[in-house]
Amino acid sequence: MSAGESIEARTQTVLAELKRAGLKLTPQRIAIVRELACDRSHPTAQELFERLRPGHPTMSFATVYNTLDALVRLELVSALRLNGDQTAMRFDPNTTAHHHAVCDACGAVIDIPALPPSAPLKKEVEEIAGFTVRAEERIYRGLCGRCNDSRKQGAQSCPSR
Amino acid sequence: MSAGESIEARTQTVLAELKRAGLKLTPQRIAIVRELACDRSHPTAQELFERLRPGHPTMSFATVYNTLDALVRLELVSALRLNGDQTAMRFDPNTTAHHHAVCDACGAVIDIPALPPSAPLKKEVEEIAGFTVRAEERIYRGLCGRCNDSRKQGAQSCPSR
DNA sequence: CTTGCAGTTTAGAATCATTCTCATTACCGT
DNA sequence: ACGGTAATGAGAATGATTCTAAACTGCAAG
Repeated sequence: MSAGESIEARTQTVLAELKRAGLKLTPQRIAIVRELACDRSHPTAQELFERLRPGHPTMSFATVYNTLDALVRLELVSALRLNGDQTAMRFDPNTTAHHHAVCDACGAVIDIPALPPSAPLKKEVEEIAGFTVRAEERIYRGLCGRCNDSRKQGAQSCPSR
Repeated sequence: MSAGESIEARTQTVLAELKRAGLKLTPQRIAIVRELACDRSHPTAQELFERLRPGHPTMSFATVYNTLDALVRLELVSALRLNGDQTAMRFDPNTTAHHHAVCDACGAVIDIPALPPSAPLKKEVEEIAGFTVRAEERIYRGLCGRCNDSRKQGAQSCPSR
């Protein structure tokens, strides 16, 4: 998704892609796509389900998972699973090449645009056992700006999450 | 674990650390430590349990998980969870700084020694929202040497995994 | 060498995330 | 509007992991 795109514009773009792929535009899918369209919080399926329930009391988990699977397969959404105790898959409407920074304190997940691939690094990996690198995933661990500030100022808890 | 250390030597080192941390050296723990000591295959708890069962018919999953948790907490073993459909935690006796390369074809997980931290990269991340980087995890995706070769030669399946 | 007890183990139940099943429903091309 | 086909919903099934409660056992102190 491009930076300044509105939720509605992005929703329509994604729905058009779904249709182009031969998938039916059901009310459930439309709601899921709209909910995730410009969400930068990397929600889990559970979280999306709970947000959608008020407006769609009969929606089932299966539908949420099915739709997210389709979106991931069509590369309209990306999926990531963090290490540690966060075992649930998270979904991200940002489909541009990027990595993730995870805050040790508040758990916030922040997108980090991928830098142009570093040729020396890639080469070094390839020299090990002849491995051919196709893609690279990175997770940076540390403290987000807010938690950094809170820590300096005293014992405030981090507001996000 | 240093490269040339024998299984028995590494086992004794780890057991000494466990004892030093106030944990009792039970036969189960000793078996688990020895099984994992020089294993470079990144096994899951399930896999370790199945390998240990013949020699310890009454060992339970809880014991395997408890022991692995203790080893991870003491930083004598590291844990990693891959993206994709491999949802189970994997355990790695290599406690030196390293990343992982995962073969798209056969699923093999290979350790890649971490390069000295790249200052420019770190800085670039830190400039985004004031994030302070403490650590970085990387997963390289691609084809391992064996699968690369198999692919060139014809339709052989990859022997490992 | 015994003893005691805190730390461990065990088997199975519980939990969490995810996938599956299959009967019912509804999109959408004609 | 109709019908075929795909999607949905409710709940069961699965897989990984954690919890529970009762029985057991390293090991330090006597």
